[in-house]
Amino acid sequence: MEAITIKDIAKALNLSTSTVSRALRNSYEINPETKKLVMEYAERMNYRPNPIALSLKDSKSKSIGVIIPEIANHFFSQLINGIESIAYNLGYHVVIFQSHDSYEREVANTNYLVSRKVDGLLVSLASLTTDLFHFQDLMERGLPIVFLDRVPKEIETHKVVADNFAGAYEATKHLIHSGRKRIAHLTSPIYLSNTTERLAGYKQALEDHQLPFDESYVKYCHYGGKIVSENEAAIQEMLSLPEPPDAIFTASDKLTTGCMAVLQQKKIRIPDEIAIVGFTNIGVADLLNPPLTAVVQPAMDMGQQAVELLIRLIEHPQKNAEFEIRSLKTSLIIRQSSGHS
Amino acid sequence: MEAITIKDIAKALNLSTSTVSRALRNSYEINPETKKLVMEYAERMNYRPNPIALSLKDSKSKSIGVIIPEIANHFFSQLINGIESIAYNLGYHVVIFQSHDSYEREVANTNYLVSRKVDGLLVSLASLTTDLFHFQDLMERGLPIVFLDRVPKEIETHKVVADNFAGAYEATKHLIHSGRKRIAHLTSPIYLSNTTERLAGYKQALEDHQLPFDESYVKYCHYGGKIVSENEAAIQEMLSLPEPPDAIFTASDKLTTGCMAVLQQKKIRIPDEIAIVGFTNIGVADLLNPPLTAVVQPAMDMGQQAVELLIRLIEHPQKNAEFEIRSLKTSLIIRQSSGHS
DNA sequence: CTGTCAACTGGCAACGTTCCCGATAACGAT
DNA sequence: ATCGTTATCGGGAACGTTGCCAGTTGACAG
Repeated sequence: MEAITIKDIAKALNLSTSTVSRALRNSYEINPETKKLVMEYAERMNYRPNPIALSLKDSKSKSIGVIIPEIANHFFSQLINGIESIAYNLGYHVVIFQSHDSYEREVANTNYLVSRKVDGLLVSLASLTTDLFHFQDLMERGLPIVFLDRVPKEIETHKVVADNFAGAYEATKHLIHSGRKRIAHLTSPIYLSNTTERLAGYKQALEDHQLPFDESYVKYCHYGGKIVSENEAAIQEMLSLPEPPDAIFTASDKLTTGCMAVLQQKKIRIPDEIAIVGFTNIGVADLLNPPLTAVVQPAMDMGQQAVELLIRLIEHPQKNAEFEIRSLKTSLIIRQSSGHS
Repeated sequence: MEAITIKDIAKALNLSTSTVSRALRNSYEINPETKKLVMEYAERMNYRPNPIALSLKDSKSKSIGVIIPEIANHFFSQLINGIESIAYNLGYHVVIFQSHDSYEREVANTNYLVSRKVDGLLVSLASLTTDLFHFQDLMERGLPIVFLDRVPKEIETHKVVADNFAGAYEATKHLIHSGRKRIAHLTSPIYLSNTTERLAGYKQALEDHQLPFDESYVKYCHYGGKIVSENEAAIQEMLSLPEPPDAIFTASDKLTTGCMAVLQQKKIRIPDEIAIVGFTNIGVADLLNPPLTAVVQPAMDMGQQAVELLIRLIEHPQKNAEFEIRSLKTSLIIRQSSGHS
């Protein structure tokens, strides 16, 4: 653990730490011979600058913090892969934290990352977060933040999202074209940006095809499908309606698989009795029973674009705030669960 | 970004930094009134100690590094959840890195984490790692490391693994009892501990049931199923055998789904023509077509036990090395893909 | 009235690095 | 010979924190 420092080099070579420091950074005001001497010695001793000392000095860390709801989720893990690939190339390290959709943990993670002097933050909001002060405060204090996927309306900064409206519109339209008349929508808490956008796309598609919008066909799951009983209850309510739905458009990974599980358990045939289209990135959609029709988000791409924006923000602090909102196209992959014929 | 420091408090209260420091740490040698004064002021100004300064001073960081092959994998993401839950409670932070099964990235991640002064390392080896010097060196220099899941034989430290032998044995036995005679094994690179243990369990089960072991029924996929063509090729080879297998025991998440995809594409019926048992933790095994019989690892538990061992190692440095190897029971969940009748 | 001992508190160094400011020498120019 | 310039290097402070060593009181025993 006795890492070699600049001081050790200075002592060994009978130089001052300043000289060594400058030699290593290839400063013009150092004798080429001295430079070579220092560099070779450093190389030989496998010298590595201590990032902690640098962070302390410059309040910078060449690392960015990522706060997402959870890792065990296809969409988010693909997001991370996108983030890492770019950040790595640009010399930044990525520190990942899960909020587990809890407001408290989101705040705690944020504080920790800030105290660790990350140079910027990439955030996808916890589903239970309504108070945004912890982010607003940070932004005012000058910390670059970029939101992705689950973004707040109230905060002005770069944002990267999927085109939720179009995705939902297309999914709903597809169900309508497949002959479904009573299309339900199983979704996340209403205060997530995703939720409202997808809901809007769903509504618009109904309207454009002269189908009535029925509020009782829309169910919001606070825990996004993670609590099985909540899922079950929501679906049960739908099924108990005088006119139960003949299709369900589900709004996330967990909600989709949760929904399929419940239907399967109730021996309801997909798509014969109820068709399903999911807004999901699960990798095994092909292998499901039946294969799942899904709106797929360009997760990797979203991650990449978000880091690019963030790093740009870090390295060229915005003077006159001109923020971008990038909306990336989703794609509908049609398989059998939607009962296309 | 102008965080308040101990110095600011000292200045504001006309005290020295030492006094403030001790007051905050509730030292006995500080006047209770001074203490209260300092503490209240600190509270009011929302003082947070700078962890970077502390790390620089003590070469400690109250954080542990995790290096795993990849996040987008059910088994590993559950592992992380286990790790986080415990570490968080014990006051440690978790920094996650993916090796993407590349030796170079594993080394790079290791170096970074070490330079960031993590207090210990939790590692699941990259599938392409054969040289272990980077870990051995660190251990000799006193850094606590605990391996889990994919562990090296050559290094003596705590290790947490699933009981791969028993799991594989049970899976194979189950296939045999279901009437299968020609059971193939699709697995990872041979130099992973997992691979050899599972292979051994598979062999033993065959032997105990008077079935011949045929080397051509065993296929090693270097990239663990991530390269589809490799997968396809391996399976194609099996199918082209004079006596193609009537069952396949697959050794990992990706291998299992990859295998199912190939069979499906080739219109080979599961389990009628070929039965499948996977060694996997995918959450949607129930929803697959057909529902997948699987050996499930107690991933969460493995993660938890591994951190516990690591933190114990960090806080009570071992004098006379007494290392544990914990082997956790797997469970076979029988569904339809194995064609049990 | 002096010495001793608590009870507090301050000063300073250290962790590893960079940067500002000087210092020194050589050397040509005046 | 004096001066300015250039090239090369060292000293010290600073980032935030802790811990060691001193120092300053005041009280109290002798």
